[in-house]
Amino acid sequence: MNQISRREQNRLDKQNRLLSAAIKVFADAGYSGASMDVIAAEAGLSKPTLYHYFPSKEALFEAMMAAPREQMMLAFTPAPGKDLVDQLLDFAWAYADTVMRPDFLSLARLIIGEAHRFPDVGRDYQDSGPDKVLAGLMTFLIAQRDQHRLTFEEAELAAEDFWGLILSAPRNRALHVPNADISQEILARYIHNGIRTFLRAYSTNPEADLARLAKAISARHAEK
Amino acid sequence: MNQISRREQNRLDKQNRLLSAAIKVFADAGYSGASMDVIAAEAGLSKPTLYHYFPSKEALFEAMMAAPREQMMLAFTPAPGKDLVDQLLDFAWAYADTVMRPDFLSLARLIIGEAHRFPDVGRDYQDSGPDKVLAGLMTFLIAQRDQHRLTFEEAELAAEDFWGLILSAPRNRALHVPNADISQEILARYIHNGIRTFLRAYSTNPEADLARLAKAISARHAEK
DNA sequence: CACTTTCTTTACTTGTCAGTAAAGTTTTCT
DNA sequence: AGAAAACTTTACTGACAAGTAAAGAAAGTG
Repeated sequence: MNQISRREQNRLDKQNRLLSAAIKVFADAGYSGASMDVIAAEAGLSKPTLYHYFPSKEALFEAMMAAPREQMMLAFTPAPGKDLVDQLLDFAWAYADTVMRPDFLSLARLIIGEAHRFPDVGRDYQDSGPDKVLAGLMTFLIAQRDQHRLTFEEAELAAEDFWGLILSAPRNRALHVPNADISQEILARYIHNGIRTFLRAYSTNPEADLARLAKAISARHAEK
Repeated sequence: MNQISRREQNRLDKQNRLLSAAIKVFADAGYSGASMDVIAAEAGLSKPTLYHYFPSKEALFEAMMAAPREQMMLAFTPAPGKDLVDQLLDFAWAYADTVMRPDFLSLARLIIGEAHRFPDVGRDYQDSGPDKVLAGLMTFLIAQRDQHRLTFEEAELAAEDFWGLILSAPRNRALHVPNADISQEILARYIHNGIRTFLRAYSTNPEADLARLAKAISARHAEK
């Protein structure tokens, strides 16, 4: 007597299992290398059942790519009342912890590798991933500019600079070399350096902010 | 009566044709999606001939990836006697023109997409591509620091910053969205902004260098 | 020019994979 | 409970792909 009938319940459950299996197998073997039999088996179902839920391999692939998009890159909401420097640190670590996760990197490799054959998937990812983060970052930076804490002409470029400074180096490396797990220490080195460079170029009061950053870094270091 | 016999000549010619065909087909279809028949046909040969030159699909793939590595990322040699700002511009454009070329991007997508299954290929690319460029950039930046034109503590981080500032944004976008050809204007916007930010953070005389940059930019603009 | 060696092809073998037909099972509704 | 609907499975088809055997063509050599 549920709102959701037992049928519907099973349906959703199996669909989720299929999508999870798909993400795993596709990420592991690539689109062409993945087999529908293997995906079905991974989900504990048979191939015709899979075809009952998704009409083709392509459809499954696209459905699988649509699913995680929603949740994977939530807009960052800066904690109010905190200092600029602390917020930049929070922001950097929030995205570093998402973007550098092995499963996230696998998915990124898959999207990039298949971008030729699935241009929609690549574009949708760009729209709902990087571009969404960028938009959030921009509004944050503009707010800081309004408070005369930062100075720049084009918010978009400032946001791109921030992203490029903190994460492009370790992420590109991780995309090329899958096994090299980037430790938190190495990541911290890039992030701290990136924020330092960003503040030097964009802060209205670099000396104070750099001192603030140094203090925040040693505080974080101590609490570990 | 050549040094190179006609046999050897044919051999090399066919090998090159096979490697070119392989690069084309693999980049287009991915490793699993590419077929040895298609590669052979693309080279104007038959499949057993292909197998005469390369023992397996894997071997062909790895040989194909080894070939372009050598030439694709030549170390940048800064023109002597030029100003720091001009050299940074030269450097940025030299790599932008390489890295953003459609065929180069296709290759990068392939490498990233197959990094899971071919970790050696990914690592070798990182070593002989990005890391080699980074090393060249580092020696250049250190030379500039010795002349008191730049200031930084760790050359590696400064070099990563430069790279991240000028090319990470357009390149990541291009990796995700293959068809969106990034125009020279858009590229110039990123590069000029990246160098501006870099100079603000690293120059010993930012005002002068930024003025120099503005002049160099309008000069380039005029000659077009 | 004949003969040997190397290279190249046509014609297979074996295995795998996307997708489906038809039969069997579970759930829902009366 | 029993009929009807929705779901799932076993068992298959046709196509294509990696790799090979054996015959055929092209070079180099005496």
